[in-house]
Amino acid sequence: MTVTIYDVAREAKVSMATVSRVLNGNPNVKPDTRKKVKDVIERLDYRPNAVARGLASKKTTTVGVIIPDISNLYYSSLARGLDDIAEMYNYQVIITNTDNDPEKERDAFLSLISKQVDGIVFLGGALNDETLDDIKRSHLPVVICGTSEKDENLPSVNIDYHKAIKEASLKFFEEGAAQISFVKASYSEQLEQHIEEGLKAAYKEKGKNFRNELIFSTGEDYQSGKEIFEKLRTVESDVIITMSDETAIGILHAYMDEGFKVPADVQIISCSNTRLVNMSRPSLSSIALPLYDIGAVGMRLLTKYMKDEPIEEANVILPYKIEYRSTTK
Amino acid sequence: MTVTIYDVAREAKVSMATVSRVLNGNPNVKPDTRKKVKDVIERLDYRPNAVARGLASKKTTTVGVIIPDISNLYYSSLARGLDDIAEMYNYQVIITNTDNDPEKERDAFLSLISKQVDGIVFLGGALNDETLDDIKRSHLPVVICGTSEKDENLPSVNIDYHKAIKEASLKFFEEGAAQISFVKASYSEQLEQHIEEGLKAAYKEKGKNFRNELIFSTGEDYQSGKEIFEKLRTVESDVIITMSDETAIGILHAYMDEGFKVPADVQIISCSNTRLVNMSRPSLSSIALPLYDIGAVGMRLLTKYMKDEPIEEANVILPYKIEYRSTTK
DNA sequence: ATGAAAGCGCTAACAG
DNA sequence: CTGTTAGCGCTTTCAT
Repeated sequence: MTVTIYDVAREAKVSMATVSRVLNGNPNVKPDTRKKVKDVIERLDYRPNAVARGLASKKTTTVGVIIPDISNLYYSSLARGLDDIAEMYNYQVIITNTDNDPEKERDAFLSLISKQVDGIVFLGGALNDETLDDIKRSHLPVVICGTSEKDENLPSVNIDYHKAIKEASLKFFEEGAAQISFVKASYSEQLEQHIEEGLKAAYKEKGKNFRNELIFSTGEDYQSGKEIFEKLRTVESDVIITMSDETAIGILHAYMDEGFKVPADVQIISCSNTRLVNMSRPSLSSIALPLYDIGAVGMRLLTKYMKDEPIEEANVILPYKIEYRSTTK
Repeated sequence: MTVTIYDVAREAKVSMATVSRVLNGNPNVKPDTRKKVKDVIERLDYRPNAVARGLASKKTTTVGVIIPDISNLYYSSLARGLDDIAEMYNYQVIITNTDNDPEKERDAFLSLISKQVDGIVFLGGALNDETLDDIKRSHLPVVICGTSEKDENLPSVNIDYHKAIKEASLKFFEEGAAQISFVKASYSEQLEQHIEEGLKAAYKEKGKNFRNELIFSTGEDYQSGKEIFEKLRTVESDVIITMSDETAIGILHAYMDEGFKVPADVQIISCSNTRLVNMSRPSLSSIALPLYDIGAVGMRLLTKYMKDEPIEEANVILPYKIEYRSTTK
């Protein structure tokens, strides 16, 4: 029924070992033989069974991706970069959504392990301790992108959040801002911590008084942005930094609906930079993460681990830009 | 090194067949034995190798998804619905982006075949003839979601585009619109054809004169929307129906930038309904596709094919709603 | 340069 | 209810 390597061997009058060799580009095959085999392969429309190959070789050319929510632009932008590089290196990608649920995250990881993936990348989400243990025990190449974890000893790709937020904040202060608020969005705790520290550093450098009440936590979607507004307005900051673009737009709309002028009365900037930034009016300023690149570089890094290539730097820091659009002065 | 079913069998003093039985929930195992085996499995932290299992059973519990671009909200919304149902039925999902490139589409399909996936779903994109041939020859369960193809004999999940567009158009005409334009966005040709027909039917029913110049083609992103504006304005339609939300927002901004009032001077409605609709100001009206559900129902349908369950209806039509928000009167 | 043969880790008859 | 025995389709020594 389905044609196997054995059929090809028989038709080409060689052994299956030889067929396997031409399949895998092994140079130890006489050109004549190679051609003969290739012809038969074409004629029979033979396609190697990747599962059998995986079992025999212990390599599946499949990688797992664990991500909070693929329908969120932030994550899907990361995923797209990753996928393109994966394709370039001939890897297939199994994607699993976790909604940042630790249990789903663990299940996803274990099921990827049992599928014998060659490597796994965590995109964006928080990593809980149990999973961290699983990772360690698995001895599998793992890269984390756009998120950070406690021990920081996993290969990773990020930007320097601390520096980025500090730089942006200093600029706002220098241009007259009296107070800056930060709205977290349940991304990685570790990562949001870095950002908070960056903000505090800016306060300190300017001799301004930082208060914990200036930090808010909400979801990473539009509605969460609208909802946090009532709390936000009480502190009367004149600059608001958010994690997520969607949240920022929710906040923006909430302010405008209440008669505030943006950016005259309040400035808003996100720490993301998805395609949404241009679709909002006024267009959204952001500390622009190279989302696509973070995913792409993460995947490239993973291929190096999977192929035992030398690693120059396990914790890659990518450059960021600060894009001042129309929600800032 | 890694623990196999054989190790478990030895430790539990049973045959590997018995271990396999408890693994697969085969009832023909004495409760005592079952417990004994389960204990050993736990103690050894044994995890079945899905690849070996796949080779032996010819089932991989993996499905392939072929999609134009996961970083586009329209598609990723479909994908999310699909993924949730896949998870529910214990299938893993391999996602491949094609950018609607026929060659990529074909490569993706063939590589999924070689991975021995149990089924494939096409999400949103166009299906070219070559792939259609491959599908036929593969004898693999395939369902297509949010797109349609020439012969219409593949299992599918859609809404009734023709009816939806006709209904919306009639309403616009009845409320005084003189002329309606439609902006395609390189989704499936077949599908856009249906929509065009629906629009023409409305023109006909109202005794209005339809011209081909009222139909436009552009990309499915924001920039494409902005770019098509110059052409659009020449025909002076008072209602514009677009395929994509992003395109609609691009068009909306272009009109507003030129001093038009929306919806007073021109009304805009998309045929999509991603999360973007609320993030635009004015908020975007749309013929609301149940994107998540289309993906979810598609995956459910696929599971039926994969498990040889009876199929009530191979071509599922889901209901739509027309959401009049602020870009329509 | 090529072939023979032993697995990879599991499922699935078939016996008993 | 349990064990034995073939494979599944390929890679990979090891000979030759």
